Amino acid sequence: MVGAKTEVIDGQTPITFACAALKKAGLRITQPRISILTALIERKQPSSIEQIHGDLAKDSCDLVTVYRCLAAFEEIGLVRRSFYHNGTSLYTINLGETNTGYHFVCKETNQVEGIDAETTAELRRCVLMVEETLKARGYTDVTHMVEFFGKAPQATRTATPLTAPARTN
Amino acid sequence: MVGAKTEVIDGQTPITFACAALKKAGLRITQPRISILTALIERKQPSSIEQIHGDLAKDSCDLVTVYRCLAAFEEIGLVRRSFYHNGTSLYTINLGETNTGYHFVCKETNQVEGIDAETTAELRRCVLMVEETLKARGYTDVTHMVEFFGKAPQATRTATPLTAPARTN
DNA sequence: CTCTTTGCAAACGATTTGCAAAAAT
DNA sequence: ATTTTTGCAAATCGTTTGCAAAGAG
Repeated sequence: MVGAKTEVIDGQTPITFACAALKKAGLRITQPRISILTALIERKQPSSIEQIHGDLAKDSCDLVTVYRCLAAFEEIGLVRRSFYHNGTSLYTINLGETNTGYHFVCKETNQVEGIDAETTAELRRCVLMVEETLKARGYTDVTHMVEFFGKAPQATRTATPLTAPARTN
Repeated sequence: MVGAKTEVIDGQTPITFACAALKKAGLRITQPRISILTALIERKQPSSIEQIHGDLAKDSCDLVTVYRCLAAFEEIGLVRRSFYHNGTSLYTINLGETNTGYHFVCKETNQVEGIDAETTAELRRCVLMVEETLKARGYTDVTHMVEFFGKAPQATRTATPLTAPARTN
């Protein structure tokens, strides 16, 4: 589940796909945006603003720009923002794949890892069942969020740990 | 799942139980703390700092004190803090019951409601299975968090809606 | 050439901290 | 009497906004 640089969607590379999404939404393709999207694509894991900014070549773009771009990307659905149990909000690029699946968040490194579909297949089924039950009771627009957290084995920790918990306390 | 004022734990009322926890932890029992705990107990649902402070008799205690007390309570395990998908962090009192169960968060009112155990029984089972799988792979201290969100039917919305999303964007 | 995006500085809101006064033991 | 807790004011942190300059189409 890491470093998926060469995948293509409809015969396009991820960055081409993303740029097309910008264009389609009437947003301009700028150097900072390309860098941000590239960082997001290369990381492939949910990433914090701070982290994305840290990945960018020094002074290649202001932190404020990262905030603004991610907000814009989120608005057009190019990225998804999710809040994790540790209070951080992380962004994931949306390259149009079916679904993002469930994640594991390491308490120590704050890194997020996908959990393979096979392991979570039945879980997904159950969750959908609950959603159906809720809908039947009059709840609408029902979605869900499942998150596992704890300590990841050293082996799965990457070389680039997240800077730190966004939230101190 | 609302207003459980008269439950007792080991023959104690919730507030007595909570005060005992304070004493045991070497924390002093003060008027602000009693008020905060009472607010938490009466609400019974995960509540925001702002909300708890709002429930307190006017000027009965400073907002800063609410922050400090909740941090202290969390540290001794008297309350649990959880982050919800909308970015708010809410506190729930821990009266020693088995488990808190799963919740539904209303996007519009930000209210949190418990989902009955029967509906989520199988889900809980699946989640535990995933946890076991992760442990078998070397992950430790594994826990999880499941959250459903959407719009609650008008009927289940209470008279005291949460103030507002803590997080603007 | 026009409209969008960027950078910088300043504003902001939520949360935290320092410190002396007040309260608990 | 000693130690913790409180309130207030001020500091801090992440995030947002205003505005003029730079860049994209």
